[in-house]
Amino acid sequence: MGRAPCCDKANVKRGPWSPEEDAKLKSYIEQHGTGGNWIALPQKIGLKRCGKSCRLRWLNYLRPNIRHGGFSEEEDNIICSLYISIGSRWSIIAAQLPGRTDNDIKNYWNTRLKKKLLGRQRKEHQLARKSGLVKQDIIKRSGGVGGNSTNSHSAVPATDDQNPYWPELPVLAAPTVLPQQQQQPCFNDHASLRKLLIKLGGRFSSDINHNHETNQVIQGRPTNIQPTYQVLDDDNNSSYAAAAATTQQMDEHYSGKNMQSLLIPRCGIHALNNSSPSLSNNDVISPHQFAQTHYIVNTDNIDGPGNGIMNNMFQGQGGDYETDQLKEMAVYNNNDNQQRFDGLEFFCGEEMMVMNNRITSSYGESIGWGEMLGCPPVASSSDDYHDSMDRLMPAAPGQECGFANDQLMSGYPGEAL
DNA sequence: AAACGCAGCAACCGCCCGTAC
DNA sequence: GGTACGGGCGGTTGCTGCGTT
Repeated sequence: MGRAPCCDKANVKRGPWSPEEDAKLKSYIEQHGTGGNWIALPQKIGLKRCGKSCRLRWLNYLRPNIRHGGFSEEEDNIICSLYISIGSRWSIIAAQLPGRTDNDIKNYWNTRLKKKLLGRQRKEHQLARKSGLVKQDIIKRSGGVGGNSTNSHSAVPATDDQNPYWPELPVLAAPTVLPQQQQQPCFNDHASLRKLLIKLGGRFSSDINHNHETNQVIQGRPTNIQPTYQVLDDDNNSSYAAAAATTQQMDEHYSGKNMQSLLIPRCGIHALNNSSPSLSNNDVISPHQFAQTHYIVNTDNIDGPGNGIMNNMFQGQGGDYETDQLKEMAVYNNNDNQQRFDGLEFFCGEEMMVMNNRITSSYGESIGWGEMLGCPPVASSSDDYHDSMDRLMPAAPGQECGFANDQLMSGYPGEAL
């Protein structure tokens, strides 16, 4: 049984809105609100429009403080970062950009930003190709780390003849990939674009491929890639650079401390401005604040200071993205533990499948960014959320949950405490 | 000047989810 | 518990304007 249509399509006007219609709708909503029923609204005000159309018009154009066009570089960065983190969740991305609508961002992404990034990737490839040739030569001369012929996961750069734009796409081993990943690389879908974004900066460079060829994978995490966190403890001014720290080390470091801070996995959130936030323990970070927060940066990892994974993010793309703007986040919660994640809950979001072989577990499972960087998967419920965090921060002996102690993790959005 | 192609964007479509009954 | 409904959202379409041939 199909659904009844929301309106009589034969009797509603479609297409562009006239100024008169706009005026009618705007003045009514400003005076009376929507009344909680968009479907009934057009009849009330004598508009021959579908309720959904009215809603869209209001949300995207008529409501106050809407901005159109003129996206700044910072906004670009935020959009890219969030796209990496959560994919095409435009409404959530829009929530981080005051005055922007999801539709606007979506259009902007599809028409401009995507192309901008593709061009950037092309540039990067040209550079990488040059340096790659040099490295290959060096490896050959030194005896190398063994050929890739035995490693079916290896990223084998194609030649420009085969794929002038995307020659670095890794060749995936059939048994380890999901069906959609077995398809030929195609960059007209979000998943592929996210992979591209990851590749643009978050990719594990050929350096890593060569230098860590023998890396072990322990408990589903590649050991060469440690989650790193910047954590503010209850002193509120001492940060712990957790470069290359294991989650266990983190637990040990903070065991017994009255943690006021909330760990947010580094999932590509970008600092918006350079002014330090003057957040106190009483502060609750809102989406708006979030978007304007200067996040503490720690781009170190096991490869050495400044050589972290995230350091690669957006790096080398003509210098448009400054590594010192890359983010490590410590978001304070307030004293009564009423953490608010308005619009932030997605950071426990969707796992990001990474094509690179470095991120394949010993079980043949692909490991997402979430796991690599300590970002738990989608939390569609409180239980999922805690499960996710448990995975991120495994429980220490005697602990019910390694991450979610009372101070830290009591705040699944909307969860009663 | 006309035809064509492309980019940008507003609006629509259809699915999913939450909720009221 | 099942169903209907409205809201929200992501994906897609189609119109318009501009640049190129």
